[in-house]
Amino acid sequence: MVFVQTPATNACTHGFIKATCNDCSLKNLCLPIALDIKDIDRLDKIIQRSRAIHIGDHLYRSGEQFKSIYAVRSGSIKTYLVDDDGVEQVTGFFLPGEVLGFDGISSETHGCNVVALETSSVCEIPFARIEELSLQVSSLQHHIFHLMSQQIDADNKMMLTLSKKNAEGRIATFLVGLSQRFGRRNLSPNAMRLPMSRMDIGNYLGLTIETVSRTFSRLHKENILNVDGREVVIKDHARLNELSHSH
Amino acid sequence: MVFVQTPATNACTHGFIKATCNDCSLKNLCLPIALDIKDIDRLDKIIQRSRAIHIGDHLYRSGEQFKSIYAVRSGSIKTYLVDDDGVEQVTGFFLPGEVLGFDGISSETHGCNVVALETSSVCEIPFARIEELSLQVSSLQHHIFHLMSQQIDADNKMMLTLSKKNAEGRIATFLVGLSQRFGRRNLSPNAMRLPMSRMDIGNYLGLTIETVSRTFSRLHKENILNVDGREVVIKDHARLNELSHSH
DNA sequence: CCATTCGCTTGACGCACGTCAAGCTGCCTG
DNA sequence: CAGGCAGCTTGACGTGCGTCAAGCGAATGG
Repeated sequence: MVFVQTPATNACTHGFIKATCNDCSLKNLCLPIALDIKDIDRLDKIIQRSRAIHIGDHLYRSGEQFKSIYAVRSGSIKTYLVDDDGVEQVTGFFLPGEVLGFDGISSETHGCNVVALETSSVCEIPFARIEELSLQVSSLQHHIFHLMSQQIDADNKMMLTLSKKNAEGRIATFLVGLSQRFGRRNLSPNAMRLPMSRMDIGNYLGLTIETVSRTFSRLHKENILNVDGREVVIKDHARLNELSHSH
Repeated sequence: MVFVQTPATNACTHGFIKATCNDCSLKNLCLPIALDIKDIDRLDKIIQRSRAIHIGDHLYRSGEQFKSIYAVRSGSIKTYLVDDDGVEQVTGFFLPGEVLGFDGISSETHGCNVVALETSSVCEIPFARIEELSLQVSSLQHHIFHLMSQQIDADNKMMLTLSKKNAEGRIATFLVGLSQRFGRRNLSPNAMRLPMSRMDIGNYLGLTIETVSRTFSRLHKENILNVDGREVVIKDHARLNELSHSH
């Protein structure tokens, strides 16, 4: 995305990071291809170097004033919203190279909560500055539209998953999606360490923790996965893909 | 929205409509408050006067090239996506003054299908022109961000509904939301004619048609609603609100 | 005009997943 | 090292909603 500035490998070493977007190993994921070097430099200037955040730390909370969007540089991030009566819904997981925070532009106030699943670092960009720069750099404006549209598409797909698929289909869809995102970062799409707990997965997918656990166990027994706690190896992508359409 | 041009009352009389955004009875819903008259005129110029569309007509289909976004002027519109294996998911209903079509900016190709639930008319705006004009009119750019963010917020709420609520909670949430949207248009928030079938409601909410029907009947028996086919009267808003949080 | 279809309702039944409960492992702390 | 807790797994059981089926009223069409 627009906002990644530094190789993920040295992102957590200290609070403030000097590297530029141009140096960042994630730039192909999060930088608009169309943006030329001159414009990347202008972008660099408005990015606020953010501190590393630790597991359980909130980037922002529902009700706080909307100010910035964030690109994940390293680690992983969870977004969730809380209903009037305290019911929580995990609305997404964000991995390095992905951008979050597009909720709440409309109300000037964040509608969801954002918390680190592990020690992570992010690039923060004040949205007001993005808007200014977007007026001058059309490819940046287009890129923001692009990112928001991607979020909408992803949310719509999630609605289908929640509305139409059974437990097996939801878990399979979730794993296939994660696998693709790992692949995009040039990590193995087969062997993954899940950054989130069973509880988070269940909450996200509208299932109880027990059903998540049982489904993982079943997929393991059927030799589609190897599961050892948060370590997951996909042994049969074809079968998993089939299952992701079940029910 | 940005694109509404004409009073809903005379929107369906013939194919092309002359009125401007300024004349439109819906402009307070869909025009950015901040946009001044001069800019509204510039906006008017890029809006393509769209023909009325009839029940079952598609505005666009999944796979077609992304070109425009649309504001509903009169009638009502349904969006839905179709999975690889033909499973359909209704992803939203759009009423006069609401804007749709933000899917597919990212892939240049529409990801969902859009169909009229009744005779309707829309304002079509070529997105490329919006992007151009947005570079010059910052309030317009902000407004597009605003609209897309609203869509993301709505989708996230929908995920919570699908993931956490039982049949009664989903139906109640759905009705409360519709009621608010009717109210915003200065229609009665109590007496509504639903533009969509039980089938559409069920598909949208992840329920079967039978469960939708049974739930309506139960709410009727409990004197929370009057239901007669698509005519719904909300008799007890407080109870309906409570129920919208159930499970 | 009858026949057909469509949209909806209602009932009987079964199953997938939630609930409740027990236990296991690994980690933290004193 | 013991004790406690958090995260996860597994089993037994119950239930909300899906499935199947029948029927009804209104719209459509030959």
